[in-house]
Amino acid sequence: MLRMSTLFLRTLREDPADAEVPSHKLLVRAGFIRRVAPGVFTWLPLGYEVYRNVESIVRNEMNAAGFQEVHFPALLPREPYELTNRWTEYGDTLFRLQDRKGADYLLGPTHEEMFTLLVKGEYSSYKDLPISLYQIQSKFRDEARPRAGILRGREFVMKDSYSFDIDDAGLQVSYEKHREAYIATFSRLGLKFVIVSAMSGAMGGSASEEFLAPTPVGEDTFVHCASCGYSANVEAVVTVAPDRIDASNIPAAHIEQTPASGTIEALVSYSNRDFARDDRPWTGADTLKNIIFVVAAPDGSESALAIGVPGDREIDTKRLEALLQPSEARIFEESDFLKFPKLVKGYIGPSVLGENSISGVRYLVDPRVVDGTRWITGANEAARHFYDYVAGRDFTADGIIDVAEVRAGDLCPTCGSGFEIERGIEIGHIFQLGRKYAEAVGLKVLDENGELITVTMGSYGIGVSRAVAAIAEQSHDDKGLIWPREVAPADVHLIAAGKDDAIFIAANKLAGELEAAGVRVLYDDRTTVSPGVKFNDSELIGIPTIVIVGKRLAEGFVEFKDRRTGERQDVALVDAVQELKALNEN
RNA sequence: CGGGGUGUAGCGUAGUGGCUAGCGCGUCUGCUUUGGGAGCAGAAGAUCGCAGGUUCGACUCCUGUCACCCCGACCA
Repeated sequence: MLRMSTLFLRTLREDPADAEVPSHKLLVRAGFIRRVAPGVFTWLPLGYEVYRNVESIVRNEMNAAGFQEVHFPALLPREPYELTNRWTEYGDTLFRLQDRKGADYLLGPTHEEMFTLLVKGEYSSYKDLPISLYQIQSKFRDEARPRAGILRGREFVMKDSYSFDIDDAGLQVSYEKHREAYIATFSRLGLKFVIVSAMSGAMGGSASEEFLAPTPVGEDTFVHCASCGYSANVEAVVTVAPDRIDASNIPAAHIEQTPASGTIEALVSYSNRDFARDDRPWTGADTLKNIIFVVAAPDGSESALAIGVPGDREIDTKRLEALLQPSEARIFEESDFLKFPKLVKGYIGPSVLGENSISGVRYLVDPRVVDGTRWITGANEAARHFYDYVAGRDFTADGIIDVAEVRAGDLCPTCGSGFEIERGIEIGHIFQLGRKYAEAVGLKVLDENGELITVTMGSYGIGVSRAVAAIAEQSHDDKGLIWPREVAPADVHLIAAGKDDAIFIAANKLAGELEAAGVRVLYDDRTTVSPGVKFNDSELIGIPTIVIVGKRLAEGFVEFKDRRTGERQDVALVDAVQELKALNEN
């Protein structure tokens, strides 16, 4: 039993100045967490209670799925991360340190290498597989910008699992098992979530899905189709390419003077005035905008890449980076243009783009640029544009690249209706890693023919500490937190409201009986604060059921209040234990 | 790393060169109070982020520096 009179707790009446999002404000105000350093937090007793509940649900579901728990150190030597090149590739995000001898260490940001090496050290036969191992561990990432309290810290707790299989079919099975376990876990945590297809990101590999908890403060943007249920991270959305168009009736391409056409808007309004089309007005979507990037490969080599998108859309750099991984892209600067005299900034057009063109710059276009589409696009001379420049007839790109910004109303690749755009917190991520890490560390086993085969892996993460914040984010009101029963710091928040000895005697007795009945109780036994303070604290803390022993005690009643709905009802004191026990069993 | 902002008591804040740095919350003492963050009386608590400079005088102006927050680029 937690007693408020002695509990290490100080609730705050005002929001902390450095908090922006509701979960951060409320977790601090309710005395669940305190900041120690940017992105680094201490769990206070109530917060730690919630954290442990979340952790034990996660552990419980992992065990139920047949995965086995191990525990690696957070402090790791450099060498394993050299094998996979991540000592370098992780860059500044890695917390590095040295021991007294000057040997390099790191604080683990994730543990693929360690798990892979562990299995390599113990197992060497196909008969040992499949196996899935997991740990619940603090991870350290020196994020460029930690934010939103515990939602994105530099030290955070993650449950990470890894599956080891001898072939792709096995990996598929392991992946599905984790997927099921994740669904069970997040459901029990009381989180609303969607599963979206995702890019595999820096980890390499193929199939990948994210579990996102929808909330306005989420850092991930995803699309959702209300009619067929398709969901995808914006990075992974597949743009629907229109059908090819018969271009035989389109006039021949011609170059026109287009003064003051530095922006798409100016170009469109100018075009409608002086070069109106026969059927309808020109729009930004009729212009083909060509943006040049410098793509830097991990080995440092650079190359130019031209991307053509409809003029009414920007290039989504997140989508671009995701596609180019592990290379990085930056937009052309003045100094880059000097190296490519054929490229006239602001008037770049397909006629000088492409691997076989005079510029030699690789040219990729948006999927909407199908054969027969008719464009206004740069003529590679200042203040000049091509009109009726038709894809497939007047130019051909080197390929397709799907990196234009995604918008609400864009077409769902599955059913063709318009989809919506929402934000979510990434609470879990599962993906089929494949053999990347197994190859890097040499994890092979003998198959039934006595041949060495490389193991194939899956990798699966749950942000455990983040889940606490995600729950808070999804479940609160203007008065405070509202915890789902299974993660709440207690089942019942018992308040002794009044000053009569009789009230405290009855409340003490009830608290004891509840505890004996296995109901977790937070008992506000403070004699020095007024009932109003206790009520406000109980709403801020967010335990699902509030029981008040107060003015109706004389008639033999206590009051039950549901934190979420605010509903109150009087219950006979003699029935209280039984009823509260029953609440727990639902 | 780019852009913006802020550093004053445990928390939230006021203070445009001039007296002893002010207020609310919280804390402590005493009395009163107990169904919606109580009242009265008193008290403790601040090297005004740090360093340097200008000035008779700096929380206030200048320079530098550090830290933190927010928006972007990157991630459970």
